[in-house]
Amino acid sequence: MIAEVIINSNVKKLNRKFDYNIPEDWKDRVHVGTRVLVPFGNAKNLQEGFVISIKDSSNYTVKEIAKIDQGELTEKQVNLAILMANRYFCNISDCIKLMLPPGTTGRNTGSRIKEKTGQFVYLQKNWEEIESDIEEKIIKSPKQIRFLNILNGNEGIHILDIEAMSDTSRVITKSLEKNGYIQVIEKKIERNPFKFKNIKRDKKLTLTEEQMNAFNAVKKAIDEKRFEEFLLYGVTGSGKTEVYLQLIEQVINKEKTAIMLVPEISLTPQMVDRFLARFGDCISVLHSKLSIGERYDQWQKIKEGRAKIIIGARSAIFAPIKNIGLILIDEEHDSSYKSDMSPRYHAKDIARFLAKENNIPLILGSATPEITTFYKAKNGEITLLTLTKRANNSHLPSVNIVDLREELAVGNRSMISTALHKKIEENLKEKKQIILFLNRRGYSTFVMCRECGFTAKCKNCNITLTYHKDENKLKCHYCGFETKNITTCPICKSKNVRYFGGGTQKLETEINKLFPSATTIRMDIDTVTKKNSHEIILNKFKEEDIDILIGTQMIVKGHHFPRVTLVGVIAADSSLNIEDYRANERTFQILTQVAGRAGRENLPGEVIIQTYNPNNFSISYAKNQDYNSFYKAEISLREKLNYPPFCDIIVIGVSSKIEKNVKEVTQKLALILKRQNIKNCYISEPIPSPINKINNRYRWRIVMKCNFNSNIIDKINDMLQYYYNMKVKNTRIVIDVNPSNML
DNA sequence: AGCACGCCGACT
DNA sequence: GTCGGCGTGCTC
Repeated sequence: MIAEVIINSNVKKLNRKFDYNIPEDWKDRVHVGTRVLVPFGNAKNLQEGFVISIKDSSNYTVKEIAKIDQGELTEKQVNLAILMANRYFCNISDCIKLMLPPGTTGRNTGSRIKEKTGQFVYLQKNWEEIESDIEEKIIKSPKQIRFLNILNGNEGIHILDIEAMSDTSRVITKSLEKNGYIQVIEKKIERNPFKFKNIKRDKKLTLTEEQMNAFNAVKKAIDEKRFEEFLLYGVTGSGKTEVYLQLIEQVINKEKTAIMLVPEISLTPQMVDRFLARFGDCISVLHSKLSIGERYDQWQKIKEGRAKIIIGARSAIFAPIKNIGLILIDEEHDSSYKSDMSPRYHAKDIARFLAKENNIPLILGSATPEITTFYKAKNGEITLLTLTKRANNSHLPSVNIVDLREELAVGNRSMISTALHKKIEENLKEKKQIILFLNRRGYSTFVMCRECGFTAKCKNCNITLTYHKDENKLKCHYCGFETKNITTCPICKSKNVRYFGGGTQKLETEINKLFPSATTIRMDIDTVTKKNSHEIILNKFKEEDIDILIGTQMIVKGHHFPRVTLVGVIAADSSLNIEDYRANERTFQILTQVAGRAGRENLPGEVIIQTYNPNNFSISYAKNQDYNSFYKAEISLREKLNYPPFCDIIVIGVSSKIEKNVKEVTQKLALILKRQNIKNCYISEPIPSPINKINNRYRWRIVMKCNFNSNIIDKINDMLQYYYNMKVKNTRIVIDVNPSNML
């Protein structure tokens, strides 16, 4: 018998089957999904692979499977991986990796649980020695010299980064290592553990009529063992979670398993606690902050059927769930369900596929559904379940919009309007808590010379540098480049250097100046890098005597702050001016969610939204949390401009360190696509991306608007084949269908 | 990716 | 001649 094996590699050329003989006595142990080790090419070590089909004979002279390894997949998983590879334009092995606990697949498959490692490069000799070797022509190759020059000053750089920066390949690295100039060290990348607490059990609540109707609709589909997709559209505080909990109970009673996806950021202990309180420890939690060992344990718990409920972020949809009975996606509009790395899958698509395959219902829940989802609900493709009433009868906060143009007109140049200033004062007096939301970190988003107009830009990206006052540095938020702050213009030597576009650091400084007696805490990427600091900050705000929480969007999701009565949105426009068809949708969603943080219990809440565009409908409808009106306005705009849900958007992005190459390659690819005369498909001219250089790579793109179907997939695959045959060095291609970020 | 093969310029 | 650099092509 012959096994068709996919070698575990992300090399495009290896994305195909290789035939291997199955040893006679392993016939019963090798089947579709078996993980095997095989001899491959001239490689010294055995290579890891997966059996994807079995046949009687081969046209090749075959080698034999050397070992059977633990960690097999089911036939269904293999089929899904093959499907995904085609749809998302990646290797089958890239998709298979999602279905195994991370760290158990890869190079040296000797040890069972693997730690995540990376290869980092260091100089082996001191620099003077290397310099003299270059002078004495002991090192001659210009590529090697370039490599060493970059490494000097960048020691500890990742092997792929330095190869990209010096425009060299692995051969150069290897020969420098062999000649003793550099050292490549394998280092661990460690992860933080996640702690469970002892939790008191709670009882289920009585459902309201609306909740009951929703519950019954889904229960019917569960009982009848059929696929049906539901949108549970419920305003903040309408008790969606209680509906989830009771439906999950139904599924568990039938000896089946439920999986609930949540956005990574809201996967906090508080949220998990609620499930622990209802169901005890038959819950498995999967998220990126688990250590490899912990994640492996969770995976094992699921595989052995000990977990009845799986709660996890995007990738949890690939957990080895036995006997699945229900899939829930909470906050279904959240962009974290779309992967921004290859395979660029959307967890919702995978969930739908699994639900259909297993004849079970899929529930999408949100207070601000994705426009595309709501459109399907209106069309009857999805069953709409609505919760209109707030379960605990708490009131919606009162929202006021402040026109910042008027503030400017009366000479108020600070980040805080007169109205917001007054409200902060009042709330401080009454010892109530305040949240100030600003979706921009750092101190100032750009630094400019008033004399000559010079602006500080990243040397690697076409992006202005953000001033970080904490460290007195200018930072690039795209590639991580840092440089010392400037007070003198490097061009005209003027001292008239000014800072524009205030971020959270500046906001904190201003607040401390305006309200010196108030205590503040700031939460953004810069303050939550250490492990668990996210939780620490939020607990501090909840439990300690802190008056004002200042933060970016990470403060928005999944937290209850009972004592917060005032929420201030400093700049509602920041998400509006982005070159993305979802700018309105994102703005409405974030404003509605931020507003939902105010006055959740007995205290009435107030929200102040500051904006330069008070008439923009995504801001004005957010004032009354009027999703229906927002939807109507937005869907007609989408139809007029032909955007999703009326079509799919496919972005073909090409990048290279050499500007000429990107341009030429992108233009050629556009020509290839246009020559295919695809019906009902708009293909844009090849143009530079909105951010046309990141990390020294120039970026061009082609945007296609069409219905993403198997015909288009074939046409794009043809184009990719052409691209691979072009063999333009150092050029990369990314194909993203309905990307969550259009930059 | 990793490895072998083979071309090519530089140098004993 | 021969040695190292480095581009190319193959892996069941």
